[in-house]
Amino acid sequence: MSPTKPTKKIREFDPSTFLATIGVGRQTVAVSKKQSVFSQGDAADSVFYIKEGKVRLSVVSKTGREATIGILNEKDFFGEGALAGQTLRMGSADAMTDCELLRIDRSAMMSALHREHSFSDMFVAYLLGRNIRYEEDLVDQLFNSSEKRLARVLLLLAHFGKEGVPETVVPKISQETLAEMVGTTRSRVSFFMNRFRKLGFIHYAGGEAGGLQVHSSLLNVVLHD
Amino acid sequence: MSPTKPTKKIREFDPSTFLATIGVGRQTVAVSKKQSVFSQGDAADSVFYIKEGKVRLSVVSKTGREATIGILNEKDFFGEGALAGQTLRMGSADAMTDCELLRIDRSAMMSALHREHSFSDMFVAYLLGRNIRYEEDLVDQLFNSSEKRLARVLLLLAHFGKEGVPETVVPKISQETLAEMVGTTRSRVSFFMNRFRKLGFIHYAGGEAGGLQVHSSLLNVVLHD
DNA sequence: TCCATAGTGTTCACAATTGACCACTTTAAT
DNA sequence: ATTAAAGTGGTCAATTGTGAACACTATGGA
Repeated sequence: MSPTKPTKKIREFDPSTFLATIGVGRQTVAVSKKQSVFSQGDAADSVFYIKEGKVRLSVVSKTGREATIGILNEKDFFGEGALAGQTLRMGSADAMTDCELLRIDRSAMMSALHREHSFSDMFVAYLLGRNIRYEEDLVDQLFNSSEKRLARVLLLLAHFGKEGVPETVVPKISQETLAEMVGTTRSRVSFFMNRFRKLGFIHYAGGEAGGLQVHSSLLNVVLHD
Repeated sequence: MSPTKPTKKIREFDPSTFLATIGVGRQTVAVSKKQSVFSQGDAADSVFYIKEGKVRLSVVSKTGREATIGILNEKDFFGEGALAGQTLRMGSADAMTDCELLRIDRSAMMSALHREHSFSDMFVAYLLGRNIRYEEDLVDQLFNSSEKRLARVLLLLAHFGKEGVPETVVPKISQETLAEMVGTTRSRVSFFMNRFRKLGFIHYAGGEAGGLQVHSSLLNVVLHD
């Protein structure tokens, strides 16, 4: 999978302040739900910053299998590969909700990082945070069975701040997507979801807006053996 | 695994230049082969930079299983979690060869990043590169079977610059370590290694210095189905 | 040199995972 | 409101992976 935890405390201040100082080479883009921001193989010449909304990053393998690498939220950057010499997008980015994005040209980003000390500091902090998340995802993938990994992404998707309080998971995530995030098959997800439900760890909320309630403390049991 | 590719072209210039400008709070440390640099759970108050040698990063799970997260070389940084607010080491670092490291206090690193524009630029580039590698490792883990993952780490360990030329793998890496990197069991590694050998993809070089020759172009076949 | 230790090759029973398929239920669009 | 498309729950055979065991081979020290 590899989920990506909701925004953390690492960045205390709003990067928008600094992004505002980027004059040329930046533009606000509105992308509506389910639309694509960029696709694997596209030319990579800019970085994106999420002002609002959720974006899903995925990769398609040579054999056509798809994997969700992460789900990003407000204040996250993506497509940063472009800054590191990548000329093509190595994955796709799709809007999971209506989004307001900031598209920043590579050169504009580079010079902003140069000019603005604090922006650069912030970006370093951001990248460090991302590194840590990737590392965690990797470790999760190496150590845990698919059942545990599923439990983990469900917990990450639910905000799980408050202990013991049932939280609602993001609007309607399909088992297919969950399977891609966990790195397993949909039938397996279906199987585990039902197990979790029977055990009372999760609860299918009425089909309208929400979707799924996660009983954090209960589901946590799955994680810790 | 997740191996870590030999240093790439991303950083064209030597960070040592900048590191030299860090006065206080930095010290050179010599660590001999198989010695520990830090262990999981230690207090994290510094970053390391590898002037010379190879370092293995690993994590131990709650159930005692060990995984190798990466193998780092000259010019790599590690322990950067300390810069992102981590107070404890989330993994262990061990010297695979005799190493010469630079140990930099968190505060010294922070202020150096502040002061030295170009150092900060370089560090951003470094982190971006690392992100990409993690992402690749994750995708690899998500998509490929253990046989392919093994083939991949062997290719990464061999320098595989020149096409078709048999390359020598790092000095004597044990199947146990390979298993940890690939995220499987040693018996499985043994099995695949023999298969690769029978197929002529790898060759056990005389036991002295080297260890293993990898025929890149041949082994590549495994990767591409 | 001789032995303890680390590393290897192999096997085996058992558990987990895949991929494919089918019937059924929502959801979204016309 | 009706249909097409998307999502779910479930089964099942075949594959892949696990963990533990055992004999055997290097290696590096006393």
